[in-house]
Amino acid sequence: MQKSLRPSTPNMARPTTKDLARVAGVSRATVDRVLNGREGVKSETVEKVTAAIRELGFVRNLSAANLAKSKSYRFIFVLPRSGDQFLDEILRHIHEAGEVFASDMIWAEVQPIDENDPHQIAAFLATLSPGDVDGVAIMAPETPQLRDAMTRLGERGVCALPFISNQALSGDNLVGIDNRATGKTAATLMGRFIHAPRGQILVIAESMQSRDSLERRLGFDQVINDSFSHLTTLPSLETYGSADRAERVITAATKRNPDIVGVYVMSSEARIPLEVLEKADLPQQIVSIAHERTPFTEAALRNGSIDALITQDPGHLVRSAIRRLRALSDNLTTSTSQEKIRIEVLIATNI
Amino acid sequence: MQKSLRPSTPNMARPTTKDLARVAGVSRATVDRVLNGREGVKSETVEKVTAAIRELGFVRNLSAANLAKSKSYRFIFVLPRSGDQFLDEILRHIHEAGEVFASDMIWAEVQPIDENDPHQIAAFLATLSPGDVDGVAIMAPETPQLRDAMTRLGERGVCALPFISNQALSGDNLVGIDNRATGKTAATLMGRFIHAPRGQILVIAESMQSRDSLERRLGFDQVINDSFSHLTTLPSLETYGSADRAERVITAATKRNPDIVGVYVMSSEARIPLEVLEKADLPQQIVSIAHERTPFTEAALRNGSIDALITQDPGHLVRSAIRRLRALSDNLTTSTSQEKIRIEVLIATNI
DNA sequence: AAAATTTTGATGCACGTGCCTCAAAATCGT
DNA sequence: ACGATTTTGAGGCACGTGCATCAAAATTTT
Repeated sequence: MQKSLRPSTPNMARPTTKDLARVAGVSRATVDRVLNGREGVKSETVEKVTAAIRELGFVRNLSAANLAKSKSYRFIFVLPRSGDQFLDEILRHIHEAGEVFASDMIWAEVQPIDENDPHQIAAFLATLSPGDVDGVAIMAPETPQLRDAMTRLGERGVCALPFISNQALSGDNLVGIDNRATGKTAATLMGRFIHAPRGQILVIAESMQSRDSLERRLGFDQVINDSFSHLTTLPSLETYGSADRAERVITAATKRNPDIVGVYVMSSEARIPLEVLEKADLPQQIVSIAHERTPFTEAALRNGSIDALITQDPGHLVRSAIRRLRALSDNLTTSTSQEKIRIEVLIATNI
Repeated sequence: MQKSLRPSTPNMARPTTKDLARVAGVSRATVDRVLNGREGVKSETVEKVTAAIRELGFVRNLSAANLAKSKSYRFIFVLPRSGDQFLDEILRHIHEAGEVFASDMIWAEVQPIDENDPHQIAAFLATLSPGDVDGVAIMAPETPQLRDAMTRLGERGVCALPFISNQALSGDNLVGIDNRATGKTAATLMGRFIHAPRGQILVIAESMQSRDSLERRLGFDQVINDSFSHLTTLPSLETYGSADRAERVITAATKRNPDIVGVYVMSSEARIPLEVLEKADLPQQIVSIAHERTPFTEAALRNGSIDALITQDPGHLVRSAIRRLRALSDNLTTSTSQEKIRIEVLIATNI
């Protein structure tokens, strides 16, 4: 006969610093000194306390600690001004998250900056001190100035996190997708979606200055060359966010290359290039892949003018950044880094 | 000249219940009565307090509240015993998350159950009371008994969340992916990856009893029929988790249908069917799509025996469930429901 | 051994909210 | 206007931790 299932031990009280003091045979004051790394404690005593911590499985009660310190987290998202639809979504989610996290004493604000003025960004970061701000998420191209400013921020005790864009230095810290893998995914889908025996692929970016674009392009080319050698990729076209320029370079490219069978729009704002392509009379069978979910790309996916969309979820990005900043702020270096942002592949049938 | 950028107001103190009392012109006791919905307060007074709440933008400090109540959250994951690789991952992440969330006074435990014994599950759920447990995440097939047990749990004040599997009743509450959309995605990829002018697709499931499989199949067929009419789908083969049975039904099906160009393995444990298929001598060009990332499927993706993998991230699932349970537990019905679990598409180039 | 120094203990307040009690005040019914 | 009832106020303790102060004890230096 089977043993009946029961929930295990009823709510066993969690050990407190008081328990630690008792078990370690020291006073609460000493426990406090050890826990908060204050000096003036014999290493022998420190060992007694840490032993007690291990024995009891003590974990500091963050609620109580934050309450005692009347700590509240203040995070700033440093974002470009340019109002593309993807950024609008990010903004919306920051404000939304601000409300949700309010009861956890977390404030999230936005600081718009001119993303192409590294000096301005660095100047802004220089004004921040631990008293004002606990963490910053920065979406801006990586420049020496910015890198320095971020390092100095960290030294002053304000944690900084690269957000969505660029920033190779921070490596694992980036809140955003792996752009190399993103490019590879785009290429694989492109290669497998195209049934033509051979042809050329148009690649359009806002600017190849940004590391994102470079890495996507790198991954994209690698897969196309390795696995789909019947296809060739054309040099990247840069729009610089201008509709006029987009029209010029794209129509020129389509005229020059009659065998285009695929288009890859790498920039997060796909509207301009796609509208231009719409006007150019390309063969219907062309496969097109773009990035980020916006009202425009969603509609394009529905009506078939985009075949696949590779996206990162804006809400997830924002919440993840906030949680990461909080963890950094608390020195919880632990596995919170697990929170990897994943690429989503959207096609007409699963939007 | 541009105005220099500065962080806005320095840390303004958040309003407390004391401030509320002052502004509303009542005592802290009355504020407390209103905030916690205790009765015996004139509606006129309630209005005064809520007005003050709005005016000050008061948000209850959850840390302080939980501390005062010495509240800690205890969540139980009710999971099938069967040790497939996907479940192992889930287990691992639950234990990991348990450590990460410990400082937030959140405990996560696992209760293994026999997923095919609804009576046992219901009996277990019946033993749970709000004193013991704050929330339960349940991964089990939907049955009338289970549905009733969950409803009764909710009435007793323990929140219950369907996890990964089944449970249509709860609708939006499910922590897991949309299986209909999943099937559609699989079909779209299958249809576009297959270059053959026509052919048949083998569909393999563990059991078509489960709602997951049914919904995936539904979505899959819909897209194949609508958009890829040159392909036909074969009736679902059921393995019931048995290698022997899998071998029998699959080899029979492959003999009967010489024109197989694709295989869709719907079950979360893809190893058995794929090993069987390996032995059957099918044409190389066959496109195969499976689910969930496990050591086996990952290797298969790498060596090319799987072309695409549709997955849900186990760590994300677990953390999301915990956060949702906490929100439910706190009656924060707000937009935390935003936390949708997204489908990931894995291909050899982005694992 | 005395003095100087380091290490520890005892104690108390603070954080913001929940929850309790008891009395005072306001409102109601007759 | 009286008692009965409802509504409100005042006050205080608790939760677990951070932080401060001051004295006592232990250890080192002279």
